[in-house]
Amino acid sequence: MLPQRYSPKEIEAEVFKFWKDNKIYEKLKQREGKKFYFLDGPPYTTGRIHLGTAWNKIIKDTVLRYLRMCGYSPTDTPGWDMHGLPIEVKVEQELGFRTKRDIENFGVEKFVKKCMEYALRNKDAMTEQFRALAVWMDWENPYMTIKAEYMNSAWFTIKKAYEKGLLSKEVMVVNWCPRCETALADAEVEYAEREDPSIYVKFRTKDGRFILVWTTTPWTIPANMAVAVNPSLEYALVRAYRNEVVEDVIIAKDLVQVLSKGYERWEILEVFPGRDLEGLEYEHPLSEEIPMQKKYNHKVILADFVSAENTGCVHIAPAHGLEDFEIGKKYQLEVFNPVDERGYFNDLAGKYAGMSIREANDAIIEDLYKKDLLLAKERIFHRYGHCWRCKTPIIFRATEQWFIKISQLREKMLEEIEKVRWVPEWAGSARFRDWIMNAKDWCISRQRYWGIPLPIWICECGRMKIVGSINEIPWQSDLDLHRPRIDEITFKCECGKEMRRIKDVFDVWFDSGVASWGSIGYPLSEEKFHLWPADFITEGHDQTRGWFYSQLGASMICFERAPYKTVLMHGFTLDEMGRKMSKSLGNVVEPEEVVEQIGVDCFRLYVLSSAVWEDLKFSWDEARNVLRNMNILWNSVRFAYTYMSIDNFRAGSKITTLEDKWILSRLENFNREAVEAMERYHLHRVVKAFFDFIIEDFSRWYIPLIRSRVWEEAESEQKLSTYETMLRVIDKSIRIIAPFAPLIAEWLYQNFVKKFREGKESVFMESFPMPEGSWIDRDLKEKMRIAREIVEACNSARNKAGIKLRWPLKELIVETEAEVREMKDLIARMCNVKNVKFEKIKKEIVIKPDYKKVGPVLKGKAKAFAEFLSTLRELPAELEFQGIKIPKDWLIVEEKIPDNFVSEDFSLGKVYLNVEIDESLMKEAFAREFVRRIQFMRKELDLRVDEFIETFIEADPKIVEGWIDYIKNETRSMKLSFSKAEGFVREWEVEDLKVRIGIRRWT
RNA sequence: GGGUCCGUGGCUCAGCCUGGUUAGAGCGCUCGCCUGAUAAGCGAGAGGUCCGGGGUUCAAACCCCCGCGGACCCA
Repeated sequence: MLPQRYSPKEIEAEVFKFWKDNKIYEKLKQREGKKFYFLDGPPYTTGRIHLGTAWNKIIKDTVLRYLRMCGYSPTDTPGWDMHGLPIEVKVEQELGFRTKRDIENFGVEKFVKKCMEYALRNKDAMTEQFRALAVWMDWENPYMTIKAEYMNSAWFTIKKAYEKGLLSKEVMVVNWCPRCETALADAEVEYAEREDPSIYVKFRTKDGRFILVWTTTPWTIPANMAVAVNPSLEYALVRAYRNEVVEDVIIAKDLVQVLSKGYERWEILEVFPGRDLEGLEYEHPLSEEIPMQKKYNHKVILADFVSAENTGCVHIAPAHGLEDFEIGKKYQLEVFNPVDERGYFNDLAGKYAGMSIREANDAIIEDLYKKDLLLAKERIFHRYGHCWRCKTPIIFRATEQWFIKISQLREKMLEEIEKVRWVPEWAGSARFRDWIMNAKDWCISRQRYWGIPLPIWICECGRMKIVGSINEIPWQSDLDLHRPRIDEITFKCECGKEMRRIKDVFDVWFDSGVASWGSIGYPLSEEKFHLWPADFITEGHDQTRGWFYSQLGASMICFERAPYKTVLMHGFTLDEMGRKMSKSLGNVVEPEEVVEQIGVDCFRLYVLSSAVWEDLKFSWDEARNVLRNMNILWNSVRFAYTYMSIDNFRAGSKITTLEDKWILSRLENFNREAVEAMERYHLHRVVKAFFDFIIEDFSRWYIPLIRSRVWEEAESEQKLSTYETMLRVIDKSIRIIAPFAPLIAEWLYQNFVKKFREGKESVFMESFPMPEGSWIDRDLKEKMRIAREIVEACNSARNKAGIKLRWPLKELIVETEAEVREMKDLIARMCNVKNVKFEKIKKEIVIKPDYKKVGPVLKGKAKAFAEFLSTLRELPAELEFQGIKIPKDWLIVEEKIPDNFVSEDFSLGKVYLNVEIDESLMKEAFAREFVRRIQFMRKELDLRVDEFIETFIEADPKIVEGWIDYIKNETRSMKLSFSKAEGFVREWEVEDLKVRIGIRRWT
């Protein structure tokens, strides 16, 4: 017997054990199959998985299981992304470090070792979490970015870049984290709302006027080298008054209103295009505080990027802004950089030397104010970039870094992504395309410790060696290839001196970028390279600028083609309100919590039930609802199991009845939908179709239809047909849903399917069902749909009349054009009526005058007219009354259905239910009422379904005259006496009749 | 300022790609029903300008355009 309730925990534990004891995964892995290169996007080893990572792996596992059932042997190597700042920052925190100097003092070797241990520990913890979600991947043999063979792939790639002239060292303005003291890639910058000063500063021109600039970063003013204006924008020279002071100010003409921030009134003296200002010289506003600035000549320059915002005059500091840097190059401005790697002013900064940029902000504003160069000082809320790990506001800083010249690859990249299949389509054609169009050169160097070392050795003489393989280095452990040991390796230069490695490590995004060959060990081993490129990858939409991109870039360098063929982009997990889950909001839902409540399968089905590419707003109600639905599946299987096992059914019977053919037609239809959806990776459609089929078609309709049949004692052809049908339905359904809900599928396969037919060792050794179109019968489907509507209409009519379904009725008349005579018996059975007729009911017509219209014309004759109408039995084509032609709209025609009938509409007609209950129907009704109550009592006594009893009813046997055998039969009563109740006794109220019923086990 | 996606009862979501019955589920409320698969389930009531506007079409939640609101990304 199947357990009474679906309790995921027990079932799942049982299946996990079964898989383990019987090494099912290992056995599957040994099967030969069609090749398929699935590539796991390596999660970062943070130590704990969250809903998003769980969702991600569940999608992957579902696809992998599906592929295996379709005869593939997909690669299923999980990956781990283990280098980089996030871990460094965590380890720093554990050790209580604040700066890089702390790390140097502690010892880089010890620090790196700590990082490695931390990453490995986290990897193990996360592996267990993924395993618990029934994710079947090769957990024993993952690929790890810290492994020598993997790092080798990165070196190989950088060497390729070098050979193709795509690697360069350049002074460039980069995103810089002053806490981590390193450059950051664009992808590592996180934008968040932040409050900053917003100041308007007057720069005094050498001819005694002022040019007005605006900035939110006062600390960049010490590095100011120029002011940019737009050549084609109109500017105005304005005479402005304030207190006793009169000043001439230059500002964009349309923005003069800004002057109200510091002047009482003003008048425009002159209007001219921006280009007229080119070369206008001005004094650096802090030249007294910063002596170095006196050496430079400050001028107005022209730049198209200047827009009519704020003042229309932009302060340019080539060391602190990308656009500033670019325009600075054009005008050959000095890159004056007084800010060090920690975000402190150095000696170049004169008065501000030694201050942090944040401190300097205030000091600079103060100084500008004192010098009467500050027009206005406000605060502004705006989005500003932050370090993705430590959340420190980033700064822009000119430094020397290593770059991959992505801009040279852009066109080819755009071509390549056209060849990739994107799900959804817009993920590639719009979103990713857009990102690539704006792609800048990729800064790959980081001034940190825990990462793949850049394999670049340089000699004083300027010669450079790029090492493309770790085999060029003597090494024994993975640690040897990390800092600081790798830094000890030197090469002899042609010039006779030593070549030393530059201290930088790779941007961690470069690590995962090489995954499509790194994970298969290429080029150290070529054995698996024939698989490349990856057939399928799937990640969240944040990876558009992350892994989708880093992989494409790295692959273009090495192979000049996209490293993946199909990309499925999924969404983010949010809370029910659509907000990000975060510790500070306290809205984080842990995967374990969900599993604890609803089990692994339901969790999987829940996350797979909405469109993958959309964000998933996690809802407990929705998640629990999946459990409810699965319970319906469980109950349905339990129903089938109960009778099929009592009758020792074995597969192989003929399908004979209409109902069976119908549900099998629906089954094939569901199967077809599932296959079509899987081909497009529309996983949610499979889940929807599954529940729709199981709940709507199988549980709610099919089972009630055939319920009475399984209760028959004899081995009827019909009963066997039903068993065969139910086996087929459940067998196929669970194979279809197995990739999604693997645990219950396996359990039902072992405990249901294999009881009735021969099977494989595991459901995952079966093949994914293919639809058999020959079963699909559209005509039958349509007829059944109408029949169901008729039954529902009839039940609705019963509801109106207040008659329970248990009470049999005489007849149901169906008025419809639809041809559903075939369904007559089925409808009669489901409606509990003795007869179903398809005909037009004889309705009486009552014709009344519409007094509103008739009255004013006929006046006094209206009453006689009404009487005349009441004699009519049908509506004549033309009507005359006392010589007056009566238009049709003067009449109200009402249909009167015969007494005893209740009607109800359905889409293709009407049903009329005869609700008259005569004495013989009454007897049957009472018999059924008794049966129902005896059954209830049997259940209370916990009797086996097939156990016999003896029954006592304290009532006059006449009320169930003719139905005694029926009662005995239905309740398995060997003896039925209408006498004092004995055994287990209960008092019941049947309609108005109080009756005591007793039952006892027959021995 | 630009790009992408989203907007469907009070809430969570299907449906949109491929236009075609009366726009569906679930949660919650009220009333009823059914039950030897039922700690379950079913039905009815109530609740919808399918974000707004325009267009294409015999026909638009669905396709196109313009707005509005939200999210993400970029500047």
